[in-house]
Amino acid sequence: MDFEPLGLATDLVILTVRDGRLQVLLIRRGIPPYQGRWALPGGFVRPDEDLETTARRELAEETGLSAERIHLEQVATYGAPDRDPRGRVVSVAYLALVPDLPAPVAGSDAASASWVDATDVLDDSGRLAFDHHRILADAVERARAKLEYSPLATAFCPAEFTISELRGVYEAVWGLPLDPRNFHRKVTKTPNFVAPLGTTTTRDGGRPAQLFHRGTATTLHPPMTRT
Amino acid sequence: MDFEPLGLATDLVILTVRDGRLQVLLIRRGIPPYQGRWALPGGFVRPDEDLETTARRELAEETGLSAERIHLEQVATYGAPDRDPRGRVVSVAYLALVPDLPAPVAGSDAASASWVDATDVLDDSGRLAFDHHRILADAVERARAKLEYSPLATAFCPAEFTISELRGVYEAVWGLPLDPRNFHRKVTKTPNFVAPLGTTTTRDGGRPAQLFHRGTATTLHPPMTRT
DNA sequence: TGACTTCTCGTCAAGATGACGATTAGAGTG
DNA sequence: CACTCTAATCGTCATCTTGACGAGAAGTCA
Repeated sequence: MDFEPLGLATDLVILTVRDGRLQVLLIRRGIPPYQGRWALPGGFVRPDEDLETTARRELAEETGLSAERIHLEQVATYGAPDRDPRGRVVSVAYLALVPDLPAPVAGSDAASASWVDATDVLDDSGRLAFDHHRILADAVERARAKLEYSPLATAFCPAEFTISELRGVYEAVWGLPLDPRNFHRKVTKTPNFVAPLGTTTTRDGGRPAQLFHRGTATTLHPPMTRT
Repeated sequence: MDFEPLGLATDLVILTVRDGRLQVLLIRRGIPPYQGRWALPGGFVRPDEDLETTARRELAEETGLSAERIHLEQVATYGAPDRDPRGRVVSVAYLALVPDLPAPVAGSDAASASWVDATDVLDDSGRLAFDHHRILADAVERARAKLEYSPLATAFCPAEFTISELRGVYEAVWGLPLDPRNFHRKVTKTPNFVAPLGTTTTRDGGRPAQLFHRGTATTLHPPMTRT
């Protein structure tokens, strides 16, 4: 079987919540095309390598994290014939959600990598190389939608978190404030969304807050409402 | 730039609702590999052809429909190195929803194509070639989920339809009965889900039913519940 | 001690849901 | 034509969920 010349790559939309804002990991491209421009981290799929394996490898390279526990999901595939000036390159986009990292992007081999406010990038459709603006927009929209009906927000949190830290994730991703009391009610009354640890922390100031970890639920019924 | 040898294909999950059941269009493979087995229709992406263009072309070839009005969306991409014995073939799966066709699969060039009950196929994980069982399962799950929060069900209906025909779509896709009165209330009270035409039909028997067409809504708030 | 912050529980009206009764308007039949 | 059958459509009602917001609890900080 002979095939047309074709490149297969994965691009990663790595999101985190820092300082109450949704941020995305971008790299500055060191080589043409789009040299010097910001882009999503990514790379070519190796022969005999599964797509998700490629994505996890890239994720580990960029974040320095052993990427096993990280939430990673496929978003979509982009294959417009002219999307890469080097030739036909089809890219499978993955969305990764990571907690606020203790070490800021250690071990990255990219020319320079940094966290950037996602909304800033989304507001400027010309900032990113290739069709990465579109990919980012699709991935962020996926994340926003999944917060509604899945416990995905916990993927942004460390293993132990408070209800208000979880609320901060929703507020950052959705970009709107939520009522702390109603949020607390919703989260704690949805079966298996979160599980209490019995311990408390005062790291958020104010009255000590209970610590929770992820529950076993996979979907939220009824969903969290984006109002 | 030189690339590893690699094939790029699209596979189509074409769904319809006939006789109150969710059905999928399958072809019987005329050539190896998996000769004689059932498979999803699909084909290789041509040079300089966009992924969705390929999918629409295949859709038109299989159904004989000018595929412009047909709902078509990308589901996921499958790229396990050993998923095709001919070599590395990455496949982008698309989901197409078509109304109950007047002409049954006219103009198909496949060896033989036919509508098969989706639940039957899903119950037998060895029926389909390649990883097509997995692709079908993912696509059907996507369709089931989207019925909850989008007006997608109208894509299974002709331009004009009654509320009970729409309910039939939900019941077929979800595989469970819905209360006709509550469904009627929900559909007609959700703004812009459907718009009345003012005319009626008796094609469903019983009291004449109002005819509706699609509304302008893109999401359902709150979603339709799968109970 | 007192101010301040945040957590957590409560209340209440409005809206949505699920269960189901009842009526309506046609087709089919003797 | 009356009678039956089917399905569409409207209504009722208890229950659940939401959104808005009051109020107390339990820490830290000066």
